Amino acid sequence: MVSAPLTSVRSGAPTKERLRLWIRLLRASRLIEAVLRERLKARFDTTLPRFDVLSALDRAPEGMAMSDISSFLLVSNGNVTGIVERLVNDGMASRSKRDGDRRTSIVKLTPAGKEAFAAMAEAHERWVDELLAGLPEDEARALAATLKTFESNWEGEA
Amino acid sequence: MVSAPLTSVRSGAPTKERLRLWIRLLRASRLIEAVLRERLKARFDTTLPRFDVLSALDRAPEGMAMSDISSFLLVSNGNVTGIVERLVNDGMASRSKRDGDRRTSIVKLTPAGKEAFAAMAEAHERWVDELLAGLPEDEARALAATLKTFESNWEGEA
DNA sequence: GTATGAAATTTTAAGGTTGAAATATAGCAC
DNA sequence: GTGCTATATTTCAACCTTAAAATTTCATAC
Repeated sequence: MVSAPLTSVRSGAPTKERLRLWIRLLRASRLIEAVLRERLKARFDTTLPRFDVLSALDRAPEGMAMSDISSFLLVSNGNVTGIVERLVNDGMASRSKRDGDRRTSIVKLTPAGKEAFAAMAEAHERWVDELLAGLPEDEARALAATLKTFESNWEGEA
Repeated sequence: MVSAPLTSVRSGAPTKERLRLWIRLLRASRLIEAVLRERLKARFDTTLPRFDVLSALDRAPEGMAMSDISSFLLVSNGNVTGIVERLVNDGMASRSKRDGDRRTSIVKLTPAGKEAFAAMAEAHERWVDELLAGLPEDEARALAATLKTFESNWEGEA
């Protein structure tokens, strides 16, 4: 191993290094998001938030409560209300009350929603694959592992 | 070197690996952004987009055109119009016309804006440092390098 | 069963965001 | 100088987003 630089004896990287990392992480996310948003609009006439909600619902055949959706997607409750409303209007999702608790809405994909999402998901996966094509396998793997560690460290803390 | 896995002879990681990487990148960004947004609101009564614009202006003592700001921050032109307007109303920034081209607005920080930003930037840097504290220095460095490569590969392509 | 408090969701106000249309200025061909 | 095209910005409609207040329903203590 290499000896620690004189400028820092505390744990981890010096401050500037972490700030730089955060800025690059943010810029990379925004670049990718911008491309995905544009293509979802152009080819499927939809938005990234709607895609995200469809994606969450697709993993839950029995449906999800509104609050499950918002916590899974890391967005606010009120936010989900509007997006789901538009998905329901578009015939992509359905809402129903859970037996025994009239507070809870259960949101599910409709057959049309499942079908539409399948097509989007296939394209989305291809686009991401293409956008990240420049990353060598080992770097991709290392990055993913680091980010996973990061996220589990922060579970529930934000 | 390790021999290539049978499932992929093409460059880089297999599809699923990249998709997973993207999802983790996005979730990490959102988690960090949520914390920063909340703290900026609580301690400085401001927002992340305003902080971003102040940050861009702070690097350009001679001021920036609206379009410079939007391309630097990777957001749309119309977006910047509104944010700058609020910053001007708050006394943080000033707008003037450039000699010889009445189309171009030059936006600068006011002394109050400079001062306010200095305090925010100091806190922001501390917060980021704290949020990323779990990352060992070598991983932070490697990650930053990977992301930098990624961004330069995509210059102007989005 | 009544009050009290907790839980799930919606509503509201303010702001952020985009893409496209509109406006205004500049520069150039002629 | 007139007209054409490009550039810089703003405006607009639609949507996304949050935090906080309001609403509805449930659960529990009494």
